[in-house]
Amino acid sequence: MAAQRRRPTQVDIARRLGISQATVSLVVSGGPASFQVADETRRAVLEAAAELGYTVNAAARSLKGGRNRLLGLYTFEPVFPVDRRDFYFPFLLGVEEETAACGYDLLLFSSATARGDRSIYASGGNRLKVADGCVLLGRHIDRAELAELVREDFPFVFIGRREVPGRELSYVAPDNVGATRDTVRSLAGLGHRQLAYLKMAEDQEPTRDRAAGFRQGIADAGIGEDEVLVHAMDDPAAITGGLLQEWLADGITALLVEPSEDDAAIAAVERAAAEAGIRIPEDVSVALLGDPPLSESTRDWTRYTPPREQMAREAVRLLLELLDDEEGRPRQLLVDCRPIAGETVAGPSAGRPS
Amino acid sequence: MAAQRRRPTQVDIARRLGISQATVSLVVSGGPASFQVADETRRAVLEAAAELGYTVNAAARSLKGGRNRLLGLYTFEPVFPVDRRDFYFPFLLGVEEETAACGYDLLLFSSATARGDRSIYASGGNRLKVADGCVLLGRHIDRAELAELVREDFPFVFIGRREVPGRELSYVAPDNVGATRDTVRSLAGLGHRQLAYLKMAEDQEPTRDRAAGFRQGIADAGIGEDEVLVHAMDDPAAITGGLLQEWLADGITALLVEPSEDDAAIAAVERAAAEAGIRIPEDVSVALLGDPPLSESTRDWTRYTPPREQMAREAVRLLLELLDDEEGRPRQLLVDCRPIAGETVAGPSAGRPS
DNA sequence: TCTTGCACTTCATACGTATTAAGGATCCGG
DNA sequence: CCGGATCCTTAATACGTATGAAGTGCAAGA
Repeated sequence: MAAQRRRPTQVDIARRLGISQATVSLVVSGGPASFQVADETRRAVLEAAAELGYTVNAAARSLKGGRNRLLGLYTFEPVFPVDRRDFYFPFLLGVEEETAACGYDLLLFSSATARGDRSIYASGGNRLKVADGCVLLGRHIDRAELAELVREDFPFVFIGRREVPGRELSYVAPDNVGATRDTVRSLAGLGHRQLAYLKMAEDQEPTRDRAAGFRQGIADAGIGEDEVLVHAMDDPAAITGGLLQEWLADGITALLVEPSEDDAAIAAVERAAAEAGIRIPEDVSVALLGDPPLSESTRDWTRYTPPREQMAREAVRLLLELLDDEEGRPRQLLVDCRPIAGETVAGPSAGRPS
Repeated sequence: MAAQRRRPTQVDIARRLGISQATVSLVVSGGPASFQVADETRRAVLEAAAELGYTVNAAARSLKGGRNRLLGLYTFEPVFPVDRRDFYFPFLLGVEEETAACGYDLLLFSSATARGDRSIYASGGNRLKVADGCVLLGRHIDRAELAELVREDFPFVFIGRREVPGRELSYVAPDNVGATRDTVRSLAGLGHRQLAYLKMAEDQEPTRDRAAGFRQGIADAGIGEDEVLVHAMDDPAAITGGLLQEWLADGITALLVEPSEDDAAIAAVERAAAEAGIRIPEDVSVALLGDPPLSESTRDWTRYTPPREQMAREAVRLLLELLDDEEGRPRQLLVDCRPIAGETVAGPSAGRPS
């Protein structure tokens, strides 16, 4: 059998049956209009379609204005490297499953190119537009590209809260404000009053949200702004044993650490503590403001965890809503995080027999 | 600013500048033809394009040109469940990276649907055809669907050797024949002559290849067919301590175990050995014919491992070759596996002080 | 017989792009 | 003033599909 290079089209089916392309379209498009075609005709069309191996040309369909039944997933940073794997995996899983459950296929936009030219607007145009809409993911987003996406009015939902000046975006995000506030409250409930808060230096939305939660938390607990210490970590190596000792000498009894996708910050704290002979939680309590991969640490950190898989599913659902909404009004969803009581938090005087 | 519902097209740019759509196309398509346009005109077009936020319509472009710059990845079984994750991950990674490196995007066909209706031909047609070509993956393939794919002349490359009667397929596969043969040889080199070979009951190509390698291996070593025992595992639970004891009593000194994507078979052997107080490798040597996830076992098994990530990259490369080949001649590539000398193989008399 | 309605099918067109052959300038040599 | 060459631009068309409008044939009702 010689290879038939060209794929069969509706016209091929129509010609073979001596009917019109329009009728074929009515049948194979399946919709409600399909029932206005005579049973016999419909059967013949379907049979011929199967025989010729016909499949709808997605490009043509979406050109016409219809949908592609393709959803995109774009991440602003590589998802696959091993140290990030456990962090991103639940998102991937959730998006994949929900997309499938809704009858869509998933377009995974190339992430880690060898040349590092990671961009939505790589080859002249917006690659994402092949899909009907897109789920976006990642911490180190390109603001210019995001703004451009918004300007183009392309439907997308971000996982994680993101802002663009003068425009509301759609997102599904963990309630970092509330979770951080609750963490502070719970530390305060144990008697901690002098806190050190290690925040990330980069001023992203999640960082701002945690900062807001922190302020709420200390306000609720009646702790003054002057009793706490806020330290921006630009370089994890700057967290030294000496620094920790200084803090403890100043009366600090608990640390709040904002993690990233890798566990650099946590590793730094752990190392610094070991270096200075400081015990966790006996000498100082440590709570993480999130749930990083923790591949290097075997410790059971006190932390809070967002329901990642569920967030991903919600993102897909929101995106589909968005697509069906003629006006494309943005959707926003905050989800609660689950606190995990680990072994790194204790009362403030645990290590100091009084 | 009100949301502009319709995206700007080449026609919009042309109208604004009072030129024709064709000229705009020449400019924005960028290619060599772009230079036949007067500099001034080109600048004006690019400027207007930027101003209007024009982006090329991927659907229209691919409708015209035939190619989508999309490659598909379809797996015949769910990739994401945790116990399979480590097994499939290198494949995913390799396909993803190579696809990106070649300037394509990756279409990840939905795997685990809630309703379990996992099929290429789910909604009337071949879903894969949205992509220019497809990488296929998975052990439990649907033969009928595969045959149909072949009949439709859809370009694909399988990871793993697959056969369809009367037709050559394209694949990248580990050299299971050679690797199994070498495993047998190396056992024979240690003095093992009476071997038990636990093969999978399902008669898939990889199983047949290992069986062929096994026969080659014992022939090379001058071991008779009657000195070996071939056991088809239909149910891992059937591997009991008693069975192992029987085999040892018969003089068997080494086991070859064919693994699957999960580690059921290996777990079964380990359990049975423990049950009967049989030590590995003192009482019996065990070599695996492959490299399963081994999530439950901490033992360092003697085995061989295919270069999974590399295989995936090769598969993508072969697929692109296939697409560029007008005649679509099948490509086949066998890759060597790397033997891993673990701690589960020793000489035949290790446990019997003579 | 002439409507009227119904069931089914087709016509015609639009979607946005790439491309080819042809069109219109302008200029030069003869 | 013509042939021809060069340079730039455009008209026309095809890609495969979806869809509203229009058409066909037929049976039933007036």
